[in-house]
Amino acid sequence: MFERYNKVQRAVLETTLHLIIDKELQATSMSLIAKESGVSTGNIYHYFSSKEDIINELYKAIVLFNGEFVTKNLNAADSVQEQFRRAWRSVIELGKNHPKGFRFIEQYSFSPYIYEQSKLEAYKGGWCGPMEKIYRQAIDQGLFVELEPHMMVQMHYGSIVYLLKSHQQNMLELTADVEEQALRSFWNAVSKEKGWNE
Amino acid sequence: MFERYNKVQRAVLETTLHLIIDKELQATSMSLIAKESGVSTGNIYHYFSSKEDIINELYKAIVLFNGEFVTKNLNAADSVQEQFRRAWRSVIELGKNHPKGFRFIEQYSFSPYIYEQSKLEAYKGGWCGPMEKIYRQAIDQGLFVELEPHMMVQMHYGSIVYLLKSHQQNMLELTADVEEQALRSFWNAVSKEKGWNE
DNA sequence: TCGTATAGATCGAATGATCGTTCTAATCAT
DNA sequence: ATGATTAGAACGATCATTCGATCTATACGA
Repeated sequence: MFERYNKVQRAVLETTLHLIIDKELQATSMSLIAKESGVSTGNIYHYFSSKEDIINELYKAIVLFNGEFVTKNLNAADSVQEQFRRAWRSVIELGKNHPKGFRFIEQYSFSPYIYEQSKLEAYKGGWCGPMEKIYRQAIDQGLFVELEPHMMVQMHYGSIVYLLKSHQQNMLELTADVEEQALRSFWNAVSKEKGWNE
Repeated sequence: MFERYNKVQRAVLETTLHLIIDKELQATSMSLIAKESGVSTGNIYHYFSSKEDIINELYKAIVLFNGEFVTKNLNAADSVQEQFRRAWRSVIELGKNHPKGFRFIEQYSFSPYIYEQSKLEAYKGGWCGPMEKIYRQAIDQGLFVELEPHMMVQMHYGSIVYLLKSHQQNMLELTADVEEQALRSFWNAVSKEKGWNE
């Protein structure tokens, strides 16, 4: 997830991610990051200019990772429905297999702690743009009702976020079956003619 | 929102809510709460045992308020679809008219800062239970597909949360029209026969 | 009615811990 | 030997919390 960083930076970023998700930001002190990562505080400041900088670097790295994770499975030659399925399945897989990064983004994408510039960079590398394009295609092909792609993506992403939250809290088992039913319901929610055409 | 508290407690809770939403928890110090609320730190500790206690009291008060806000418009005599509409419209109205309380709950309902006991009390006074009952009825009447009511409620609530987030960030204007389209899509997502029967 | 006793409410300075950050000295690679 | 890298002690600021003093208001005895 942090391939483009050196060993020290990677240790700091990984440790920070774990601590923030497990203990919240306020309980994640620099001294704790130093102790857990095995990098002294002085050295942390050699590689990062501040605590804010660490968080923002973390944010950008995870968004990039997530964006690649979701888009790498997409193939423009596939049908819209196939792309729709692949894309959302990747998002769900991301939430299941990389829960800390997923929760971090979910938690900080609206936070003032993240610089606007980080969010801007994030949008370019993230998966929202490609996802909206799929919805745009579906509308153009008469498959979806004419709503704002951005709105539909946000709605469906919100559904997934809350399904994953329930899953992580053991309120709901997110089996392949449940996943399939969820995706089907997303499609039906905005399809012009009801039915998952398969 | 804090009618059942005395003047001092109310000032502290209101101030804390505003500060936490505007500046995040870590930037919300006791001294700042004291200054902004006009209550001295010593006196705050006369009414609250700790900072955690304030947050937890805030959590319980807001969940209670939200629960009453949503359920007060429900009428068991109405059709399931009418109840479905009224309930979700109330949730959206809540998010629009009481955004700070709404965001606070959204932010802290999965946080370790909130005691499990607070969450338990919250569930009893919240609107999730009644909402799930509406879905259960819809299933029993053959209107909805047979999915877990909890799952469906979480999905639709997640959609609303993200619509409201977009709305609050001016990425999307949440007009009455858009609201109606969203509710319609929720219904269609899980309805057995497609169509908003009206 | 008046003076005093009592209990709670309120205050803000003081406390010790911890915060993010800096600095200096030691270590390493070349 | 020199410049980059690392370590951890030290710094001032700020944190949540405590504490003794003061204020307020009601109750009581005469």
